Amino acid sequence: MPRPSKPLISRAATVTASLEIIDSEGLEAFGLPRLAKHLGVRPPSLYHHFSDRSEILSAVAHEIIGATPMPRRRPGPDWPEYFVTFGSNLRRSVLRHRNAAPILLQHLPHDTLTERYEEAAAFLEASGVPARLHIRILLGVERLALGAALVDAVRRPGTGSALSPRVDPATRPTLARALAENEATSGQLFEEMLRNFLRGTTADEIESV
Amino acid sequence: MPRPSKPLISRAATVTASLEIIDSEGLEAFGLPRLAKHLGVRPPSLYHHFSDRSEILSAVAHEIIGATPMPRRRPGPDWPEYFVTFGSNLRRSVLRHRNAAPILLQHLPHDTLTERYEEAAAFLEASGVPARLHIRILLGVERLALGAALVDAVRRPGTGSALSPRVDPATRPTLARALAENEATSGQLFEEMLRNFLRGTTADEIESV
DNA sequence: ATTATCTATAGATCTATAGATAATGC
DNA sequence: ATTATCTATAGATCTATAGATAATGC
Repeated sequence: MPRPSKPLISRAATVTASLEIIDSEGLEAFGLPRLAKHLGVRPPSLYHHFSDRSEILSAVAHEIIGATPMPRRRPGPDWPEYFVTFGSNLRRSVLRHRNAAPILLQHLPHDTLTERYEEAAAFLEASGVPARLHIRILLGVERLALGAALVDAVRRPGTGSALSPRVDPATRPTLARALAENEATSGQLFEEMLRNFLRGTTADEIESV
Repeated sequence: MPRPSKPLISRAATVTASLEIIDSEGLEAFGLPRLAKHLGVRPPSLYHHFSDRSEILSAVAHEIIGATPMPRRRPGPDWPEYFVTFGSNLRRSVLRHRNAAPILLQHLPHDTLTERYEEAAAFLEASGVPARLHIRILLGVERLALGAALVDAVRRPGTGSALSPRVDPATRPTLARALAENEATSGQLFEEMLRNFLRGTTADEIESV
């Protein structure tokens, strides 16, 4: 059937199918033949919608980051909570597709992130946070969120606990003790880390202003 | 020449050669045939030293992280500087081989990291930092360092400046202003971010103790 | 005329194994 | 006997292009 009445392929369906493969079978399983099969078409047909393989991967990365909701919150003195929410949302978006983490690194969608940072910067301004802190806050939250997400993504299992791959108390006694001391899940730790970072970043100003 | 007098291949030489290829030609260029050529041998000979391709990549990841020096510093009240150094060293190790970032994600050498965390945890204990903060500090520094390194690794060029891929002042006015406000290099920002994180993490304790 | 699929296929490439061979070291 | 290379090769696999074909929409 050379041209179907209704198109069989769309960009959105291709991205969804790619993520389904990567989520359930791993990044190694991804390839054009595999993807085409999942869509019920032949591999060359994909080239009608994407110029090459890497364009598909970029669209996938774009989709993962683009699914991050922005916080709905009014500017004001409790502005740090906006960033706790933002960071957590970003982290969660990445972790939702943990097998895709390396793709995200190679095709980090700067435009999508930049769009969000513009909104966040405007929020900071409206909250009266000093301009010299803006970049520090934006980049700090980004790095904590992506760092936490990528590291968590890679420590495979869905254990809520913080450092997953069993630490041997015989050879790492101090670290094992530190882990035993901790009761928070890695999500809770992450929020706390964000709050602490924000508190430390504004510590000088708050006293001096 | 079926067996040479002196072995042509060693694990260390293989890892070095791999990094040379990845650093200068990119991750895509890496492969067993390419690697073998660089070492002056035939591809199958590599299987005498590694069980498969993925074992080579693990060794590469191990080498990158393993090259991170631990701070030489005595425990004491200025213990946060130990972690500023540690974080910076870790970040620098990763950035030294930025093209290898995706490998690092897929083959993160937990053992090598764990070894270092054990030492750092002992340092915290010796400095009298409360045990419940240990995991928060270790994981926070790890995530900031890896997050910063991976994100920087991916924002290609060696510009010292913070957010590289040109932000358009027309469409992102607030963000552009925030960037203009900033004079620090991403290395400097990173150290500051670490200090602020550590300050925020200990803020409660310092008053209460 | 354009669009969205298909078939066929070039061509590259890669991972891994089997089995031969000669140097080494006990 | 063991070690470290080689040659030869199976076999899979993948990306991308060329050209045919039929449905669509102007």
